[in-house]
Amino acid sequence: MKEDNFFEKVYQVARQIPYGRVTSYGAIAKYLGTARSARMVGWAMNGSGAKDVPAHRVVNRVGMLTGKQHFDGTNLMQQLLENEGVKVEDNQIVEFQKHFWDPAKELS
DNA sequence: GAATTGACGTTCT
DNA sequence: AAGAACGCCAATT
Repeated sequence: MKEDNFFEKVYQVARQIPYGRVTSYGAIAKYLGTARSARMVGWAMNGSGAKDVPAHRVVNRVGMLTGKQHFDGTNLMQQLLENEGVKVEDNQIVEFQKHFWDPAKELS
């Protein structure tokens, strides 16, 4: 049980993201105490495909679907978000702050 | 083995 | 205030 790796932590938090909610890499990184390592969060998501991590709920601080390119399709990520009630326009989440889900706050 | 890139964000100028 | 540079750590080339 030593999977306290940064990657595992990211997966844990990402899985706890509620339905119709979204979060940013920096938020997770900050929650883990490594706000500056936000890149690692994205890199960790690389293995999200092998995990049950809804990476489509994770976007950058602006709410832009920067990682949509890594999904199977090009509009898959956007489709998933819209399917949850999150409106997306121009690869950017509408009212991102409204759908924003901060683990440090919600999870405390 | 070394250099570069990468789902980002912060900090300095 | 706006823009540019840096830092993080791992993986890929």
